[in-house]
Amino acid sequence: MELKTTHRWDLDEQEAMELQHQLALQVMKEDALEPVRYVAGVDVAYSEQNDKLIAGVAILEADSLNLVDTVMVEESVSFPYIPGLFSFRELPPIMKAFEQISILPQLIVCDGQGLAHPRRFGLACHLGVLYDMPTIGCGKTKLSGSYVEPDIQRGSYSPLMDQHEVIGNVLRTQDGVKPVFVSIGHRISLTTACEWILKLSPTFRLPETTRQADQIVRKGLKLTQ
DNA sequence: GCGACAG
DNA sequence: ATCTTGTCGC
Repeated sequence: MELKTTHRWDLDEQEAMELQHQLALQVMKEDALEPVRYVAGVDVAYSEQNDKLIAGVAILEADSLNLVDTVMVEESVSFPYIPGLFSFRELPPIMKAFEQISILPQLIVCDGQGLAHPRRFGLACHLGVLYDMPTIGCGKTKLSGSYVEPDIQRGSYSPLMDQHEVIGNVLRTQDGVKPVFVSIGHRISLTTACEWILKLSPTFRLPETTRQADQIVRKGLKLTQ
C-alpha cells in the first residue's frame, strides 16, 4: 500500500501530541467505504528479550471470513509505550507489514482505540488518515471515557462518553462475555463500525481479524524466543 | 496529592 | 504487551 503523505516518526513526546491534534482534523466520521470484499486485521506483539516489535497483518475474505493472506514483520522498538501515544510505537512495523500484502483490503480493523482517545486520534485514526482508508478501532479495554455496562446479550451496546461527546460504543459481541470498545478510525460511521465488528465476531469475543493477526504475531514471538 | 492509564 | 499454573466450566 502506498502512503499519501510523508510522515516523520522521530518525534519526542510533545511533538507527537501536537501532530495528533493536527492530524485529528483530517478524520472523516461518515461512511466513505467502497464495497468491502477483503478486511484486514492488525496486531503487534512485543518481545522484551530483544526489545523487538512483531507486527502481523491478516487479510480475510469479508463474507466467508476465510484467511487469504498473512504478513509478519519484526522491527526494533523506536518509541516507548505511553498511553495516548501508542501509534508512534506500533505504526512503524505495522505499515512496514502493509507494504508486503498481496491483497488490498477495503477496511482495516485495529487492535486498540480510534476516536476513543484523549485527543481523538488513536491508532486506528492514525493508520486510517495516513492511508486514507476506512479503519475501525476495537480495543479490549478502554483508554478514555465513561459508560454503563451494556445488556448481557450479544449485540447490546452502550455509548462511550467523554463529557457530552460520544466517542465510541461498548459492544457485547457474545452473550455474557466482557464487551469490546469500538470506535471509528477513519471514513466510517460508528454504527457501521459496530455492524462490522459484530459480523466479524460470530463465535468469539474478539473479531476474527484481530484473532488471526494475533495468531500470526504469537507464532513470530515463539520463533524469536 | 490521587487515581487512571489502548498494547 | 509479557512474565506464568492450575483450575473451573461448557
